[in-house]
Amino acid sequence: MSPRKAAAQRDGQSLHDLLVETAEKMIATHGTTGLTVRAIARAAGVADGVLYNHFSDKEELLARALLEYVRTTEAELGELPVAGEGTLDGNLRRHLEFGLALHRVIVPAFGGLVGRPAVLARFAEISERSGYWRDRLVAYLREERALGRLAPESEVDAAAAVLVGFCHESVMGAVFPHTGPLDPPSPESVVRTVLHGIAP
Amino acid sequence: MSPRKAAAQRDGQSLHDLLVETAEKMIATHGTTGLTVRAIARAAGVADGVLYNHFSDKEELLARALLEYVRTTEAELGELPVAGEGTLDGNLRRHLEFGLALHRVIVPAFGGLVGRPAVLARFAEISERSGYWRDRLVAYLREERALGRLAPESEVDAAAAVLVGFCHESVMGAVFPHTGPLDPPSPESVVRTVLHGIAP
Amino acid sequence: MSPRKAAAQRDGQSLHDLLVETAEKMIATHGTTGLTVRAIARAAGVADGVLYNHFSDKEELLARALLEYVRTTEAELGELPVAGEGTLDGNLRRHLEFGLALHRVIVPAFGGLVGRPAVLARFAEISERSGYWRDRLVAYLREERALGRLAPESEVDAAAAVLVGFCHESVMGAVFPHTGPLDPPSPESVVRTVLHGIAP
Amino acid sequence: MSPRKAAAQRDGQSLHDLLVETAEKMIATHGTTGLTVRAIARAAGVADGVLYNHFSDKEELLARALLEYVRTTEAELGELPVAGEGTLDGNLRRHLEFGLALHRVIVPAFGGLVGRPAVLARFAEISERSGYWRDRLVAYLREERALGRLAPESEVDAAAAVLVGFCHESVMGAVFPHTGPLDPPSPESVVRTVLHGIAP
DNA sequence: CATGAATGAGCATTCATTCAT
DNA sequence: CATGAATGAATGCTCATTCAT
Repeated sequence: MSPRKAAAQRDGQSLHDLLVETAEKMIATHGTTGLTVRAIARAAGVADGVLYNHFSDKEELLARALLEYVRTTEAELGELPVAGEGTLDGNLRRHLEFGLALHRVIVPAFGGLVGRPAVLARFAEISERSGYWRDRLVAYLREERALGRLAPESEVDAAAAVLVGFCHESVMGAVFPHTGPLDPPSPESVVRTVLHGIAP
Repeated sequence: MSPRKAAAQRDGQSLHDLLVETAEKMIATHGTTGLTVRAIARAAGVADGVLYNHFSDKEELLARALLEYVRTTEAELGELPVAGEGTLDGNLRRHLEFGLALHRVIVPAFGGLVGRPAVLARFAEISERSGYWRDRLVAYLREERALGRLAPESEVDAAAAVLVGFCHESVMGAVFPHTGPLDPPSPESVVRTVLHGIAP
Repeated sequence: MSPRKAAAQRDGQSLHDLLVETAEKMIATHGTTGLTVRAIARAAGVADGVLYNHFSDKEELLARALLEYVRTTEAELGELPVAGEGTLDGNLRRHLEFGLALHRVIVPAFGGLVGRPAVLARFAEISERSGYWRDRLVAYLREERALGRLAPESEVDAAAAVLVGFCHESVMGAVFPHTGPLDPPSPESVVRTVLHGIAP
Repeated sequence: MSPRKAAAQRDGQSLHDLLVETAEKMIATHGTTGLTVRAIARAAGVADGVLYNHFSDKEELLARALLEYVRTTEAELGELPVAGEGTLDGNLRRHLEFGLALHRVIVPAFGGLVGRPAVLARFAEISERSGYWRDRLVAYLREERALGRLAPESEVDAAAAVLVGFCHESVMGAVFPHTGPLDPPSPESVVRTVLHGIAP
């Protein structure tokens, strides 16, 4: 009854961006599971069909929203330490805090996509892996080792994998409640373990 | 039109078990995502409705299939090392191999349930957490420490969390291809890192 | 696993009668709507299939149960007045009380069968209309008229229809709550109206 | 595979109204018993899912169709007499004819809802009890009594209950064939009975 | 470009009935 | 006779996608 409504732009924002933002918020609060295009359109206050004027399908919108979500999240997470500055211990703790916060939002958001490779593939297409935290952690460790603040024979990839895994794992407890440890270790103890090992 | 057949037993196996096994196999190959009761019934070669003669609903069947899947998988994974025997290094590698293999099957199977707490709740109900690998790893580390083969001040919970996380994380690469490390570390390097740390 | 269980007879009662009685009770408490053969069998503590050894189908069982229900109900309702004895007013009140009580149980029981002629047809087949209250009311009125206790020109069929209708209607309020009168009239006022009319 | 067609308007009629009308007709001919959403959609010549673009669920459609059905029916029933005009006898006959015609359509339509309170509740929500015939009959009788055309002591609620009951009862014969009187009384005789009573 | 009604395959679940044991 | 597992058509409902306006 009223095509071409003046709502084309809302606050100077394209419908494209409005939809991405709306989907982003919905993903943030409820994950991708059970998220319908109708619900997104309704939440954005637009018609069901608009989506298909700006995205090829639901998957593309979701992929864009996910990407934006990760970016927004990372941007809010603050700075990562610089190699050579501060204490090793403090820096690793900072990295760990960063990673934990990051995974806390990412895991629920991406969890619903296991077994639905389509959105993931789209996500991979449009995202560039450059800035991902893991790579920054590895780079950081590598620099510290170059500076002599880590053992020259230390295997930074393994250390990073172990720290990233810990973040992932810590957060899984929220998703699969009964699988987590009864008594989750503190980030401090994890840093100590990674720094000094458990061998006598 | 033909509700008989009374194939109550197929090869001496109850329909209950046939359905669980069928679902188990389907979960093993395609995960729980998009798994429909019709598909299970079809794959089992039985009528749609049988399911409800043996399970209260889809969720219960899925929970049972998942439980059976975990059990079957664990059973095939072989023995875990005994504290005090063999080398620490070898034992940890064995644990890591066990954990990796376990997560390799568990992660895709459970992944589809993120955001769908119903099946997980059912699973938690019927499963006992007793035998889960994490607990056995912690117990193992505790014993080794008691035997003096680990540093008395070593924090076994942190070490375990870090190792479990690594397994989880390693496997996520298969689920979210683009998030993993380009160059995944070897289990050996992980064990070395956890044993000796990266500090100089 | 255990065919031919000794439960064939329970307290000397045939399974036929056990099923009828069970269905009767269930109809009494919840009506025929949503009444399943499984539920009946379960409540009777017998196998699903027994029903078909004693009745051609669900409809026949329901018809028998309904018949038994009406009979049981009527039997519990006490005596109806004899023409010529007592007062006219009291006798009509008694009839009305009888009718109200009868419809109170019959209406919910039969209500669910509207639009399902099958059971009703079965019911009609096996029931004999002889004893139904309406006929006894008509007979009573006819006798009173013959005795001169009613006006010779009074139309007993109309009077009976009006009284039966009132019973029916009174009870419908329980079934369709919002259609009934806000302020239902007393049986006494109904008797007075039918006896003396409303004309000046 | 062919989700278009965009027959938004069929003969200038919205799908909402088309569905209500279709359901209304189906209720008129076969009652609500066994009425499925698929059957309605098929009869309306539309897809299964349309219903849910216009109604929250089956119950709402049914409630609306029922309401429309009652309205249509009442509208076709003509005028009710005005107190003080014409003869009492004629006016009551007119009321009775109105009531009989009304119940003739209403009883089969609503009968299938006994024991299924959901649709009734929805119906009650959207309908206003104001215009229901019973209330108009009571009002009419009250006015006639005020005008002195009925006995000052006459109990109009009882008279109305008895007349409404008769209508209900007359029509039940169509629904439960074997319960009605073999020889149903004429409306005239009912009016005579209510006006003059059966006492000598 | 935006609209939103229409599509229809697909989903989980129910239940009267059968029949080998 | 009794058993109860198996049947499968049917039900109400969802939702990504299309396209005439």
